[in-house]
Amino acid sequence: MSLRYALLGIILKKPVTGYDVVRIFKQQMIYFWSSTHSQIYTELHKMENDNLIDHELVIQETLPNKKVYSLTDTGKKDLIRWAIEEPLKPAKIKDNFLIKTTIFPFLPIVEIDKLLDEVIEREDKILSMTKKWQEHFNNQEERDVGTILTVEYGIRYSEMYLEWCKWAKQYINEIK
Amino acid sequence: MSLRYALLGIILKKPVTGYDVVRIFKQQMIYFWSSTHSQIYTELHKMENDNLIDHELVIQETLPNKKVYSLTDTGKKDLIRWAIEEPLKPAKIKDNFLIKTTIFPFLPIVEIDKLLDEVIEREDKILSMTKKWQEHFNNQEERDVGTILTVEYGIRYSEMYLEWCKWAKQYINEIK
DNA sequence: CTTATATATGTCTTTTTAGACATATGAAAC
DNA sequence: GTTTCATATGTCTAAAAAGACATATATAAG
Repeated sequence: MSLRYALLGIILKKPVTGYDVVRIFKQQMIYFWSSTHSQIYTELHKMENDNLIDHELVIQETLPNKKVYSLTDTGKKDLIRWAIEEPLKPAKIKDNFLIKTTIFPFLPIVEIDKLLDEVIEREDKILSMTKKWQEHFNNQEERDVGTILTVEYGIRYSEMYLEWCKWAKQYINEIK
Repeated sequence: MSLRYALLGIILKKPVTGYDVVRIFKQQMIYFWSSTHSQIYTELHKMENDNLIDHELVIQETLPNKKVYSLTDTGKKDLIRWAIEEPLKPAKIKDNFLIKTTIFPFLPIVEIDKLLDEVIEREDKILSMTKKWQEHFNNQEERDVGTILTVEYGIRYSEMYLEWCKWAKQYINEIK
């Protein structure tokens, strides 16, 4: 149910197409909410059905037509209500690498190092992409406070993850 | 599908009841995988059906009978195979507080402070519980390396979260 | 005495989610 | 010329998950 409020939050800032919503979501929200384009398109339909958003069809000559979504008054009110009234829930995480970590004592050291190196490489990439995005974002005239906060979160999360990986690697190799 | 390998990892270390699996899961894996007791019981049935685990029924006089699960050879092989061969996937997160963060500019400052304080209180509790568990765990004779690594992860995650919250609070109040 | 917590195990229904399948054009790279 | 990437929007099915409902006893706390 929270996904719809993530999407409302995106559309609130400026009217955008479903395609834009997907793009913005993947760039800015992937650090703290996971979803796919199929779910986002479906959710947009439901939101329109619930009168939280509406769209204006923009006919394009060369490229496919597009729907530009905006919040309705109901949508805006519901978003603010949700943010203030809806109870906070602890984050839900699904991290299959950390499950593997729990059985490290039963794996050959070579495989452990391979897993850790793979994760370090992956997180390094994510971190540098996030930093690039932050830099790009900082060079804009109008900087949205929500984005400043969540991008910083994304960077801190990746940095924590990387530091833990490096600590784990050292720890594993010390105890041999 | 990864849940079953989390559960196999728990049972691998020593034979336990479904009830124990739930308890151990909530204490040790909640930092990186979310699930409920209903899903865990259901998954245990499926795993037994797939011949990854089997159980011995222990009749108790006063308390209800219990099923003590162990890994089969198939289960053990499949767990190790999964850990080494199954591709790593980036963590999936669902954090409804961070969605609220994205629309902070549209909320009254009082509400923002309230939200941040609530999260700080919650994370403080989680962190101190995790630290208590780590301390208790460190006083045991046989310390499992998998647990050492993941508990450390849990602590670092909560610490990162708390530091970000405090930074966010200061940032918000600086820009007024 | 009554309530809460721990032990112990499940089912059922609805919602959410993942991931494959599906289509169509423009532009750029090779 | 052909492949790949970006634009643009969806459907469908199966699996996973959430959360309510369900039962029963022991023990400890108030």
